[in-house]
Amino acid sequence: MVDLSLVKKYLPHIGLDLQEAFATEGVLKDVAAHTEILQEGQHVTMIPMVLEGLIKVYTRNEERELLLYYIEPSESCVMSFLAGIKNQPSKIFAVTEEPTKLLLLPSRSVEQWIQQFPRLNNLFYDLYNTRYSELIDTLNQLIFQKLDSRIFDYLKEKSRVKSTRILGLRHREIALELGTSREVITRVLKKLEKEGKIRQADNGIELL
Amino acid sequence: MVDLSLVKKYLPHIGLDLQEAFATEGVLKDVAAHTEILQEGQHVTMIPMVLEGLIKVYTRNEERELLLYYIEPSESCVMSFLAGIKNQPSKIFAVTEEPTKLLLLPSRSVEQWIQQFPRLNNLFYDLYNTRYSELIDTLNQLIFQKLDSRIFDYLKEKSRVKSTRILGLRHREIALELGTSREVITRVLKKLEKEGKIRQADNGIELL
DNA sequence: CGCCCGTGGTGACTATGGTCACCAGTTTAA
DNA sequence: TTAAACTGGTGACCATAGTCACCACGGGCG
Repeated sequence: MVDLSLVKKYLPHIGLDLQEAFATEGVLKDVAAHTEILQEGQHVTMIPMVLEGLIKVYTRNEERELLLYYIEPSESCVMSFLAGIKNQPSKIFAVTEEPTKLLLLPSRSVEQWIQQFPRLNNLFYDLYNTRYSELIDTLNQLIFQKLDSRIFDYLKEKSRVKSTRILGLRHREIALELGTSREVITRVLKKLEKEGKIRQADNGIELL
Repeated sequence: MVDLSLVKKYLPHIGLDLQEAFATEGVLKDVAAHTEILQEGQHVTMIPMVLEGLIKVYTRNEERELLLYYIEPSESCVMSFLAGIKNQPSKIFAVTEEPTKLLLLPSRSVEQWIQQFPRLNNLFYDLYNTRYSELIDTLNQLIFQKLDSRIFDYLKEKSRVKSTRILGLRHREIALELGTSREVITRVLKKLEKEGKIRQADNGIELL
């Protein structure tokens, strides 16, 4: 049970009927930064919607990771949705990257609302569309682009979701999220700096 | 307008109400092998369902391609679906790989049926789920696996959708679908042959 | 018949990026 | 305050795969 005005504040675009449904059945949860919220193969009974903050979604293979996309405020996690509805294990990992406020919705209820509120159905299809496109973009980058441009695009996207041109990132972190190694990142960032695309200072990496 | 018994034959699992709707509004179309049915950025008004045959879906960048997945009988093309519903340009290409029998459904009607028949909605979510997983698998392979295993997995998948252990493929074709070059394929197939995983003969490549 | 073309095969070279080893500066914690 | 841990920087080396050049074989066709 959540305060209706809160749902209205964070999700103004979904319509009153859905807002009321979410308020009645949803549960609020504040999650600290860097907390795992979805592990591979996990059983999912609540589908999260992000109200505030940022969630990072990635895949993993042994010690290597690969960033897939971010879940931003007013978005939900389609993989949780699938895992919830179909009762299938998730193939991906999700971690809060900032302190995050979640609205947890019982997957049973969501299943019902989907039938009941065409608008919600549409929201999910939209979200799928977005994720699908992002995955294809990532795929294209992986096979068609060199590391330089992959890293630069990564920095631009990071800058967008964080709303800042100065990114306080460790070379190690970047390496992990792109599935490569630290030395390589150091080298490529040096190169991007020489090309005048970024500047590295003590406070972080600045996009130019 | 399509014969109801035909729809029942090819799509026995979707229920009578949907079968009737499909028969009333759908159009049958036979497409020869190797015909483009979806080009990047195209406007889509009819959503195809595959009744017989096979459709290959891939992405392209300059002269390079990359196979994404196959659409098999009784499946639809989610990207067409999105392009149709959202009126957005497609990011991908689709080509018949075998002579293919399609049932074309007006995207307007599908939009309506989705609200009306929960079962259809479910079918599309299932399909999304499948494609989504396939894309993530492809991504994992691209970043975490060596070419050897990518090619071997490609051959296994090809063998599955074609229901044969002997694949009449040119090295050139494989190279194109995996976004690499012919010489590399020749080399790797030699290696796989030495490892006893495949056999290359005049009639094609045999999986062992 | 001889030519062309598509196919596979191969060696040599290159580029990209991953790995290893090590260093120096800075921050953190005992 | 001193040691440990973490950070970026770098040179050397290696592995993978992409590129280039060329060759041989086997149709198919003029």
